[in-house]
Amino acid sequence: MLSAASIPVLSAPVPVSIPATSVAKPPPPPPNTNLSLLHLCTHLQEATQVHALMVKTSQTADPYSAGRLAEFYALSDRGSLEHAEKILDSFPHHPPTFVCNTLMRAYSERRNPLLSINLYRRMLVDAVEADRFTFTFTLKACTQLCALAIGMQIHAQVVKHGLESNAHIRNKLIHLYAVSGRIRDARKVFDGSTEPDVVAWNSMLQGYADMDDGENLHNLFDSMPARDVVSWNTMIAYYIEAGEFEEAILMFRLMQQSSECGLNRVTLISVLSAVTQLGALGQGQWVHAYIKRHAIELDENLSSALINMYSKCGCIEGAIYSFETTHRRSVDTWNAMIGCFTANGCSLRAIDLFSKMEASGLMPNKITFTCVLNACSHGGLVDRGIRYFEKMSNVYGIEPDVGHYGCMVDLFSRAGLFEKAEEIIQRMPIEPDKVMWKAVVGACRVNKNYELGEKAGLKLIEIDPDDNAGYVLLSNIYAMSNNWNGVYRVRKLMHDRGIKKVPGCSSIELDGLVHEFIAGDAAHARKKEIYKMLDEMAQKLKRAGYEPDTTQVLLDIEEADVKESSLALHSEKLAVAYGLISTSPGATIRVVKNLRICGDCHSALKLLSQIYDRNIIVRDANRFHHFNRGSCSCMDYW
DNA sequence: GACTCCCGCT
Repeated sequence: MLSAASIPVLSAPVPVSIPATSVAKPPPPPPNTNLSLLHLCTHLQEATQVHALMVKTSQTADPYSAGRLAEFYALSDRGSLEHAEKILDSFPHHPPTFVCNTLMRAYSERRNPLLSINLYRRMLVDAVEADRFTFTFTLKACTQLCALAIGMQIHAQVVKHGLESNAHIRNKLIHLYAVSGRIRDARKVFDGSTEPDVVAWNSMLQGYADMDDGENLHNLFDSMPARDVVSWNTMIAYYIEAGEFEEAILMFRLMQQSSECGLNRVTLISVLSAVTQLGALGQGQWVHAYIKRHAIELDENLSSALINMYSKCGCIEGAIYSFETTHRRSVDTWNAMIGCFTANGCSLRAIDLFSKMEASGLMPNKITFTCVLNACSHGGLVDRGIRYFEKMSNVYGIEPDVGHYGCMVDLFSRAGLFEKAEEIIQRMPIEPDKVMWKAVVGACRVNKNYELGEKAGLKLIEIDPDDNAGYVLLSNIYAMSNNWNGVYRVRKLMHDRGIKKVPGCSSIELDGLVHEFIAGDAAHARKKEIYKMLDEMAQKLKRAGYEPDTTQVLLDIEEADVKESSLALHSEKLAVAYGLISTSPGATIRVVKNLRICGDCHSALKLLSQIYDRNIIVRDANRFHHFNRGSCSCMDYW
């Protein structure tokens, strides 16, 4: 629709002023009214009117004007790729280079690099002169396609045109070689440049980071004459990718101390990701405070990262606050918040928020339903789960994927409805994955269905023989049914195949430092106090009527011999003991465990939350347990 | 007349 103000302008073109007198030297090009009008257009229809005007005056035959028009159509948010292509087609024999370049750029931006390459081919056929922009755009397309062979041909063309020293082209070549795993070729281009700019350095950094070559990465980073925000972000992302989250945060600290450059949204999102995986709430809150202090607007990405951080730190209030202070909410924002309620055991709130999302008119996606269905299975809401599963395809036209079927299998298995679970597995059109079998084994263990548990455990090992989880779970099933022969067979199988059980590890963050404990750990500087505290805990637990659940020890393949004493030294208990001696009375204790919490620790922590009057929040591999006044938010349903 | 490098996850 045209706005009222713009109608008279368009219907009565402003006269073009033409110099009254002719001069000896060629006159400068007249200011082009139509082209200026183009950029005032707020809608596509307005632009097509200007376009029509230009056709009428044959202006579109002029390469420059056609170029600007193509640029507007192809790249502005008011444009249309189809219209831009029509401009290209209006030059059937020899389209202007600029028009070709602009379209290639647009194709790349819209993630359609194949069209870029095709257009470049057409330029070759039509003998359209390529320039430095042509090569940057085609190289970008090659990079997106990982088309190394074509990229090398273009590299040859670049040399032929004498454009090897062009910074943009050179950087694109480095990037292409780096992401194609040809780091030595990337280095050759890099070393061949007289004065590589920071983008060239960064592209090399990225190459080494992708190759997981920490040594060269560090050498390069240290020898950089100047580092910008991208350089630092690349290093931080490298550590996150490598799972070295503390190093990532350390890098972030160094970045701030160096004051070489400021940080940006990418930095914040990366750091939040590291903090999230560590479960280090204090550092996450620091990032949030930074965002507020610098009045950085929460866009949908940053807010999702923030909500996710609070969620994974078990801090529901923080997540809600972040959600509510986000002005532009996307599906991801809603998903993050619904997922937070789900993971923290607030199934009904998750479902309630989903209803609000529906009411807001936003379309839920696959992930939304994964979160909602998960809420139903964790909350034991079988009927609702079935309803949402049906609604997903019937109302929203979303085909269930393996994850959704997994939620349903989980939903039925947890509720002990194993026939229903098996029915789904048999009838679904996708092969069951290992997540699904893990859910089945877990539920079989809780509901003591040893027969199906064994079958599922064997499936698990068959699907992924390298994953230790299958062996551990199967052995647990055997141990619970007193099938010691089975336990022995699994243990031998693990040994023969060189599979190692991942040791349980719990961490707790205090004053910006993350302390890690493994079972029976004696490495901590304050180990004497910690063990004294453990003794006290054990005594108080006993007085409160707690009985160590030694069946849990039998399940633990590698520690079957030490029984009761080994239970008392489980990593989560150590972390809690350290939390108790290091924080003030009443303070919440937050622990992150890499595996699922053990059943004995679960009962012990319930009592301890009462004995010491503390909120104890444990994030395990699957979900959260908020222990408070003797009970847990999971309602023992996990 | 314009362009290149970094994030996010079930």
